[in-house]
Amino acid sequence: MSKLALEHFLPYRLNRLSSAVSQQFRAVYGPHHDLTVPEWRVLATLAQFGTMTAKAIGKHSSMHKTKVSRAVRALEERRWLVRRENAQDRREESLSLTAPGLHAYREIVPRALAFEASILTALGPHAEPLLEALALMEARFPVE
Amino acid sequence: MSKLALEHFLPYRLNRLSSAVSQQFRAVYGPHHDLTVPEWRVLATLAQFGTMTAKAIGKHSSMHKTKVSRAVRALEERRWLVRRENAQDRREESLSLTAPGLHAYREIVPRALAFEASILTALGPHAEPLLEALALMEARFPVE
DNA sequence: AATCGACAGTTACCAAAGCAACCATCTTGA
DNA sequence: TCAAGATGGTTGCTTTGGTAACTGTCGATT
Repeated sequence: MSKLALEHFLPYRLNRLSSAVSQQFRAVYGPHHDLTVPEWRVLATLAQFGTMTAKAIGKHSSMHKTKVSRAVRALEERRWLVRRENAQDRREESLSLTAPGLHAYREIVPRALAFEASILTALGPHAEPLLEALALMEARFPVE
Repeated sequence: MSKLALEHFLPYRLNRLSSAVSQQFRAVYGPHHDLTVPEWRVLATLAQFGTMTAKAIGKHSSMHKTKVSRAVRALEERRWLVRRENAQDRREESLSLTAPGLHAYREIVPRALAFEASILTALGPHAEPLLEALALMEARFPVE
């Protein structure tokens, strides 16, 4: 009879690790402790690309449109983001960060990068192979 | 100004990969397509160790006691698991799989192992380094 | 043996996420 | 030009997960 040890089972380990890392990462938000992961993703995507639509944000950050919609609203209520109707196509709206939104982003980014760097340096020589393996697995499991 | 590209950001990538893998893994349950991840973990843990308590299951599978409680009830309603009151300590109950539970487990395991193997062989020479890096990160992010 | 704190497990309540239905607008083609 | 389908985005419903409060039992101290 074939044997399966849960603690060595890859899907389980990935899942566990991913939640532990996300959990720890919340501390990185610092003063903005009540930010959610979807909100962080929208913030990061808009900071990265400037003005864009909700659809594009969802595509880039692998989030379902309802998740994006709710995160956008939350950031809007925080005044970190504004919507502007697109005159060419009034179904979509152009989203962009406000000054306070960009400010918060600039506060978070160095801490986020430091967090990531602390993991990678702890991995030492294993870091590079890990990243390569990640890339391979990402290719194998594309966003559905 | 420091730059952060979400698609290269480690916590994001781990999160994304973990859900994609879990997503695909659901196909492995085969005929038991409506099994949830917590239920699968309870099943696998009980098959691995035989009779044990809910507390012990939670510890081994990194699940909160409420999650375990609900998964146990679901498996019980499926008749895959029975509870037996522990006479020595009536606070806890001894849980164990029934014959149908074990049968389902034996159906799933080979498929689960094949799924894992398909990932690892696709990684080729990157598999071993990945597993090492995973172990390092698990040590760095222990179960809280 | 009575009480108090610890502990196993359940339940109630609330936040988060997915699905599907929906609204408004655009595009296509007869 | 207008009907039909596609598209961007929102909302409602349901499922899932976590927190905290609760129940029942145990162990220890008195």
